[in-house]
Formats: sequence, structure tokens, C-alpha cells
Amino acid sequence: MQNSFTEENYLKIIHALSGREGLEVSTNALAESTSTRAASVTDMLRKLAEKGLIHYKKYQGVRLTESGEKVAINVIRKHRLWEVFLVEKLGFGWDEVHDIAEELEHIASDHLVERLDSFLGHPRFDPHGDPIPDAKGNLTEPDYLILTDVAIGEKVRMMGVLDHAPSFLQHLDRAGITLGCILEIKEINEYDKSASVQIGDKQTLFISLEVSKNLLVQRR
Amino acid sequence: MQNSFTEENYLKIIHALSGREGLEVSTNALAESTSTRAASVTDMLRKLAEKGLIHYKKYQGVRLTESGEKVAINVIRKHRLWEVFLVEKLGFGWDEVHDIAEELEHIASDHLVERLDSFLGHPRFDPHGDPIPDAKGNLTEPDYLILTDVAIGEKVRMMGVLDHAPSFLQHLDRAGITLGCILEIKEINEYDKSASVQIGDKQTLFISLEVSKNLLVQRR
DNA sequence: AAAAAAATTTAGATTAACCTAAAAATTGAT
DNA sequence: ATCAATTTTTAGGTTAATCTAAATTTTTTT
Repeated sequence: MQNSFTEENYLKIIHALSGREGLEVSTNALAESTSTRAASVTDMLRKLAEKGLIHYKKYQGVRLTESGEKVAINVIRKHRLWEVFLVEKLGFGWDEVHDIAEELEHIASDHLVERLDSFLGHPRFDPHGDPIPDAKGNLTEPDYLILTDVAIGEKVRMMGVLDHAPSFLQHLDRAGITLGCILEIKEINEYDKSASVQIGDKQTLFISLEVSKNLLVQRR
Repeated sequence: MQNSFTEENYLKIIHALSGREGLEVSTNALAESTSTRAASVTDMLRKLAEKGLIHYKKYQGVRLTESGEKVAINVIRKHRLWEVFLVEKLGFGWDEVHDIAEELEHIASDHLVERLDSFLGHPRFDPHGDPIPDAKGNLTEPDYLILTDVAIGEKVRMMGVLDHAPSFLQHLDRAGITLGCILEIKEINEYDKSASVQIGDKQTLFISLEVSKNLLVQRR
């Protein structure tokens, strides 16, 4: 039988919360992420466990099984491909596509996903720099640095974001920080821990610690 | 509040069954079209009536209100635009797109629909020849002829189909009958009421009455 | 290691969308 | 115009996904 929209969302969120190490995810963390109550999560976990999609023992937290992982990664693949479509083909901003992709990611047809992937030219990354799993379900997270870990004087390339909130992405737009642009840390300001950063070959701006913590970059 | 997936489907089906004249639709007809039982339909009709989407009096059948009509036409607009996308951009056959579009038609964003419409170049018709309502909700059904109403010797242009079943569409593919092609009725065969029809400037084939009844054409 | 705090599960309800069976209303045939 | 057939509605249930409140288990603190 098919997985429901709701089941797919739980699997996707368990995947996100368990990280690359596949750590156990707690009931409360899931309740928070799904905007439901812990009791509702427990119900759903029993159901997902019965379907063989998660490993679950009472009070012990939860991990995806191989089959659950497969489902989760397929949902992520669809989400990210649709985001590329919305930005590259329909001209949406990177701050506008998340909610729409949350709906599109549950469209079922495999045939559709593969044709969409070809149409988009087999993109490797979505508009936020997140990697797109391939058709076989391989998802390799590139190991980017967080901007706070970059030393003064270093030049790095902007590769992605940790926070996907529209307000954060719009803030980056206003600062002229886009995927692929070069950032050079000029100094760290003692007063508020903000960084003075030169963006491309344009002006140098103060970047708050809050923002730096959410920027993924790569040395070059 | 928002209309559910299910509510949208009821409205779409009521629209289809009530025809251009906006005739009353019966509970049984809806049960048939939604693959549910009459009792379930009654429940849903009460709900839709409470939301002001349909005119409903017990035992009297049902009609869309203006607001229900608006919702129905928007769903139809989305369905048909997505079908154009699937055929024109992703390379699906016209026989493959219906079920996928049944899912895509419920994606909510108005912004998305308008951008999709632009991206596709504001198409007027979907891949089956059905007209696409405009952004304001205007839907004008062209008055095509059915092939059975065409006289011997006449040349007509193929403009659409009444049956959208994949098997029917595949049959047309095998016969070389595509949207826009020219058909000339050579004769009506007494034995089985089939028509001998020349397709474009290619060969003449027997077209069964069953098929002719489902072909929409236009004199030229 | 016992008590307090926090997290999780169980118990019992609710809502949307469906169901079957029975009752009521409408339609149609004589 | 009445009675039978058909259609529709009502009554009472079910399932998926949620909820609150209470009970239980685990974790943390002292």
C-alpha cells in the first residue's frame, strides 16, 4: 500500500532530524517539527513501525529503516527538483519556493520525477545549495564550512544556507549575498561579534553572528 | 477557510455533470463519478451547501453557486495548464497525463498558476483540445461538431475528444489522428456504420462508430 | 539512590470522509 | 390516483490523524 502525505512528512522530518549519522530522534522533537502533540507522534510512530519504515522501541526514540530512508530521500529529491523548477523555469525567488515545494513533493509519479529531472538538466543542487539525491537514492552531503569557522583574511565561496526562512533569504538578497558569490572576512568586530565581509568585489558589510551561523561556504 | 482536496473534486465533478446549462446534478450521478456511495455524497453536499459553494435542497439535486463555480473553474484551469506542461515541456504523451494532472490540480498557490501560465505562453487549449479558462475564470466552450454529424465528402479539422481514456487516445495515435489534423469522410459503411476517413493526405482507414462519436471536429 | 522533573505513552475524544442498512421521498406505470 | 420501483436521506459505524488529560517511564538533580 501507498504512504500517505502525512506519513511521508514524518519520514522526511525524521530523516532531517537524525542527521547524517542516523541518530535516534525523540518524540518531542518530532512533535515540535510536525506542529503536533507528542501523543499524536506516538500514534504515528507505531503505525510507521508496523509498516517497517522505522525502527521504534517505546521510550527509545526512532530511526529510519532502509525502506523508510528510501521513501524519505525520494521525497527530498522531489522537493528539491521542484524548487529548481520554480526558480529556474518559473522565475520565483529562492525565498518563495519552500511552501509550494512542500505540496509538490507529494505528487506520486516516478515517471514524472525522472522527466522533470531531465527537463531541468539533472541539477545537483537546489536553489538553496542543498544537494539533490540521484534517481537511485544516493544523497551525499558536501562538507561545507559555516562562515563562523572561517579565519580573518580568508576568501570563501557561498554554497548554501542552514536556515531556509524567507526572511533570512530576503536579508541575504538585500546584502547581495547569492549562491556562488565570493566572501572575504575582513575582520571580526569585538563589540557584537559581527563580521566585516567583502561581498564579491563590491562593498564590505557588517554581517551579524546570527547570519554567519547560517551561511555555508567553501574554501577555494 | 480552505477547500479540501475532496471538496474541490466534488465541485469539479458537479461542474462537469451539470453541463454548460448548469442543470441540476443528482446524488446518484455524483456517487458514480466520485466512486463513492450515495449516502457519502449526501454528507458532502450538506457540507458544501453550508460553505455556500452549492445550491442544495433535499431530494432536489444540486447546482454550483457563483462561488462554487469559481472554485471549480480554477481547478479545471490548473488541471489543463499542468497537462500542457506535462506534454509540451516534459514530453509525456496525451494518453499519460490525466492522472498526474489530477494530483497537480490541487496545488494551491495562485502565484504558481499564473507563472505556469506565462511560462507555457498562455495556451488556450490543453493537449486534448479542451479550452483552458483564463485567469478571471472565463471558460468558453467552443462549439465543435461530433464526427458522426459530418456529411460524406466534407473535410474537417480534428479539434478534441470526448473520451479521455488512455486506451482511446492510444487508438487515435495508432490511427495517426492527432489534434489539428484534417479528416475527410469518404463514405459510411452500411455493414457496421464505420466511416472510411482519409487522415491528412495519408491513407484512408475505417473509423468505428464508437470512435467517431468521441471525436470533436470543426468545418473549415 | 531517592525524589523531582521531563519525556513518553495510554486512554478516551474529535473531525473529515467514507461505509451499510433502514427509512423516507419522489417518480413512474398501470 | 395508487402502488411499486427508484432515488435520496438518515442513523449509526469505521478509519486516519489529530487532540487533552492522566499514567508511566526515563532522566536529572541532589
